[in-house]
Amino acid sequence: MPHAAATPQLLRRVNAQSVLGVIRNTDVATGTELMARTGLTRASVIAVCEDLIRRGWIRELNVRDEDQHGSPRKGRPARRFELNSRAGFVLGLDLGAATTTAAVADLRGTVVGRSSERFRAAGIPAAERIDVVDRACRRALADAGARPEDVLAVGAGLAAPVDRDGRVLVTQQFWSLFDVGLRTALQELHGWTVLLENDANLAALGERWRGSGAGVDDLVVLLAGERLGAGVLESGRLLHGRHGAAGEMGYLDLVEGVGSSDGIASLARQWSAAGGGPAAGGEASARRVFEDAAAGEPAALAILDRLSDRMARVIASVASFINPEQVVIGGAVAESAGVLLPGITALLPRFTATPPRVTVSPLGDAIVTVGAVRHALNYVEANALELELELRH
Amino acid sequence: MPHAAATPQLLRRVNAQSVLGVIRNTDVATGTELMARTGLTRASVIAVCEDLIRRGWIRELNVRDEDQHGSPRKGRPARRFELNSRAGFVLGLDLGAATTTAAVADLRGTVVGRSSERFRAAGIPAAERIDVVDRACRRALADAGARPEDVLAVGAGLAAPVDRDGRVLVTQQFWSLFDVGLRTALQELHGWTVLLENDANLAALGERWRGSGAGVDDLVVLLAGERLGAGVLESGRLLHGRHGAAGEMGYLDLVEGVGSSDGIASLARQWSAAGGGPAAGGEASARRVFEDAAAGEPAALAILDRLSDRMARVIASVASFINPEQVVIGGAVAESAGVLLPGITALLPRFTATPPRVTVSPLGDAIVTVGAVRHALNYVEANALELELELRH
DNA sequence: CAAGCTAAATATATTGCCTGAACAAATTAT
DNA sequence: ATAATTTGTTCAGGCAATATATTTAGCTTG
Repeated sequence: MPHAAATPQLLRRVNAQSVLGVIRNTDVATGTELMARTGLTRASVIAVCEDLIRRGWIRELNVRDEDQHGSPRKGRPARRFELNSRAGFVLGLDLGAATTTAAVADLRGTVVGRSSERFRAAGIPAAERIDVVDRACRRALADAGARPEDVLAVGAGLAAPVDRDGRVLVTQQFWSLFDVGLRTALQELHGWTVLLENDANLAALGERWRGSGAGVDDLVVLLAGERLGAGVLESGRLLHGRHGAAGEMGYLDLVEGVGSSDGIASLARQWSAAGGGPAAGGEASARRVFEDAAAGEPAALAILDRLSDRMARVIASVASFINPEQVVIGGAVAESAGVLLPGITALLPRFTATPPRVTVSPLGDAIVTVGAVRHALNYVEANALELELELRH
Repeated sequence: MPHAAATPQLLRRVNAQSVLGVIRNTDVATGTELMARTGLTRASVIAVCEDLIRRGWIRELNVRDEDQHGSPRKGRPARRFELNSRAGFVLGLDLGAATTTAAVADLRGTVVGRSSERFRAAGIPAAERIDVVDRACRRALADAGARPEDVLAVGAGLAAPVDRDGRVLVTQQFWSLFDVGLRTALQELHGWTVLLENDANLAALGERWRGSGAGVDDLVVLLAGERLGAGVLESGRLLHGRHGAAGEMGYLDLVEGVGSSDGIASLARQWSAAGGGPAAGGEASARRVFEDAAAGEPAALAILDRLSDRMARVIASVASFINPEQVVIGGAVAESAGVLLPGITALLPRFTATPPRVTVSPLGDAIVTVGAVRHALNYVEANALELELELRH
């Protein structure tokens, strides 16, 4: 529990991390800038940079490329360092029940390749399932022009509790297959380190990184499509709970005016079907409900009102206990859910003393893969100096 | 955001923290033990110890005191170091609406002095209120035989949201007075650093330290007397939320079978009064209800059943979303609440898929002061090398 | 009781890393 | 061209930790 002891050699590692962190957050950094941002001396900064160049993490720009730099500063031109963003890649996976989506991103997090693969059927054997995931990864890598050896880490999201150590409870018969099975398979096939996480948790990471929750440290993301699930960031850290089930919303069964953890799309379908449906008697798609409401259809509008009331109660219950600064509605349904925001926002103060800002995610159904990329990058950044890069040049 | 850079001199500080941490958790530590626990060389360990002795944090035992040591080991006798637990003290305050309780503890956390002071009336002016708190502190110190100068930090709990920085929202008219007013007063009078926290949060710290949640990293403590409030430890860290309102239970208004955040004592009173009361028609005290139930009184037993059902729902709602390993019922009512445990435990699986262990706190109404002491000690331990000790020898 | 054994403390040399200052280099301004 | 300016490079110095050898303190034993 007490602080770990440290040796002089450890300083270099800490300082290298520090410099690398600054360079990562900067487009191009000069030695002088690095001195200012890290507090180190020039000599130390340069020594660290040389080291990072040797290891392949950063790159020195040609002195002569400063033409477009705009500011013709005087004095000796600075050496300029930038992240070698192609030194490696990460994979972000969204392991759905029916589909796997893989995204390849470089070290800056720019997505450079994608691929989606559907499972043939629901009950296919584990080996086939793993094979489909592997194919999605390979195709995404091919799309990015990257080799499997270039993958430094794989983040993967699934719709089940995942504990802090990235393990899926064995009681989750279906999903635990993805844990041991998939992890070891990808490890053995490609040598990849696979980091599992709950999909809503990854959505929260993604939303804070590239979504409407940019920079918000106390953020809740509700994956709200079929089944409600929450990813909770408190003080910038993901909540897991003892067995990774933090953010599960089974308690909604007990909440008045809610009664289940059904999501927006699911409810829209149920309710439009129950009401006889606007056009046919069949089960209208969730999207159709929102379209009809936009067209002024009264039955659809009534459903939106019910959805707003329900979501307000859901958000209020979370906001009351967690007190986030912001709650984001995410998932494929997020875009449609925008119309619910005024209603939700208006109702919130009725249900909680601490109403948060409520937004919808701009990330669409990429929210989990974006978060998975972030999760993998977090790992890579934390372990940069332990990871060996496969340099191709 | 990136790691801060470090210089060689900083190593000494880190290693001193490390050694001090080990000594704190050990009764008496020898150089060899410290080497094993910290990974440092003997020379380094000894150098750090000399430094810590000079600063007053630790003390070397006389070589000749090893008589009772039991194991007459061979070889050169080891130098033995122990925490100088009387090098300073901390104060733990429970700032109630009607009463202030102060506890004085040494650096090991052993409580060596206590005092309680009641406020003359509810609406007394701020200055008088602060004066009463100050008197409680002085008397507790006198009780401990400690001087105000020896106080290294003051932890203080109050029944309002307190954010991560120990600030009370100004919208809390009553309690915000304790923030600026009390903090600056104690700072100016005695030079004390006052660390405010929510009382339920401190209860959680206290319970994990000295209660039934010893060592549990995912722990929820419910202060359950008059009004329910939760302190949540997730992965060993307290949850605060954006404005410190994490753990507030206003959402219970919306939970079926609960409907309010009234606590056990409050409900026992309400329900026994409504039922005509077992003996008189008046408002029976909460304690009386539990006594009557123990005597087999049917009306009282019915009330306990209702309480069990209600608490099961409350605990289930928290357990569902936070997934703690354990939930502790704390506060003055905890002892009585023991009889509710079987009922609660039996009902839990009906309301949540992830039922936690449920216990009652053994700390009684000292739970907040114990937590406040722990909170203050956390600060002292984190800042040990920055704090100057007032050495009296 | 002296010699021997053992575990721990101390002393000394060495290494790693950062700093600071002096010096060199590469530009722009005069 | 020369000065001014900014940055890069080199090297001695300091600090902290390690490694190794030596000394010390108590116990054991012949």
